[in-house]
Amino acid sequence: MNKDRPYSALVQRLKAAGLRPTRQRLALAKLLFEPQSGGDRHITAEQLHAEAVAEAVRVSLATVYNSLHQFTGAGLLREVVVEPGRSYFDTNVSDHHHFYFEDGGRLQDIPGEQVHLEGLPNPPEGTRVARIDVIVRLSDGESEAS
Amino acid sequence: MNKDRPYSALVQRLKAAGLRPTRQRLALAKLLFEPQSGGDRHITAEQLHAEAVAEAVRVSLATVYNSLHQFTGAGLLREVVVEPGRSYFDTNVSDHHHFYFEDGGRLQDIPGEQVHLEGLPNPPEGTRVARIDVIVRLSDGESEAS
DNA sequence: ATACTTGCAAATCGTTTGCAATACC
DNA sequence: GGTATTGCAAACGATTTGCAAGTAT
Repeated sequence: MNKDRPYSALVQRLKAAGLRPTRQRLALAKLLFEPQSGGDRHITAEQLHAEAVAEAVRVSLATVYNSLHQFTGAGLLREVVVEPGRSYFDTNVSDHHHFYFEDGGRLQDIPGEQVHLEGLPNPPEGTRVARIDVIVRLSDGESEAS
Repeated sequence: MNKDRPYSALVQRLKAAGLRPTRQRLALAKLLFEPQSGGDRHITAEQLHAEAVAEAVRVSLATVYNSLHQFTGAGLLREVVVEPGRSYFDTNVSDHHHFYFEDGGRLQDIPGEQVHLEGLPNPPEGTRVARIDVIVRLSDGESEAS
């Protein structure tokens, strides 16, 4: 139907990633990378699917999973594992860390530059550091005054 | 039958945790806390079940799951999430971090004392830090000479 | 035209649960 | 004896897959 919206930037992004800009990938990319709410997103496949459906985008859950993995493989997303049995996808692919609100299961970015890790042993022979994840798990309750 | 093996230490440990020292819990505790290989363990439910079966211990997988969670609730184990859809249980419950070998899915402890984290923002209002997980993900390949 | 994508429904994986039989104190 | 625990098999939720139908280049 109407494919005249200014999807050009997203089209380029997908093409650059080696992915055909199909209707569903474009719609998902729009939800992910150009959210009305601005900023970065931490979302599960089910959540993204629900959003798509809510916006009358016809996409199957299977395609949402496929797309999320393709985007991740292309470096457009970063998968974050904090809970057994549930994967989050983060639109922020830069070096950074996370707060994880255990009650509610929400994630919040911690900019990578401001955090410094010291004293880590060198990676064992024959391996290299692919990535370092720091997850600060938060629970309800006041932090005690020291 | 023969319940005369020196399980006393384990029996005490279970009792102290408020858990009845049943045959299956004792056998699992022995595999977890007194491994022939010494040292701490990072194991999945399936792996532990396989070990038990291999040692002719009759335990159902469901009981292994139950026991692992009970042990975790009692502070005898620590659950580590590094991969979607798979939980590891760590017999080291002290403050420490992990190397994760992406190929092979093995975990290795990094003592907590030697690692220092600086620059973390304060936890948001009304929350407290329950725990901080640092996961150093390793992949095959030489670390580049700088 | 042709290879890549999609959707559906079935399959899979790890994990949990219901409930009768069983083991501990 | 009475309650906690176990085992089995069915139920589960998240994710994946097979394959025919649809779509991008």
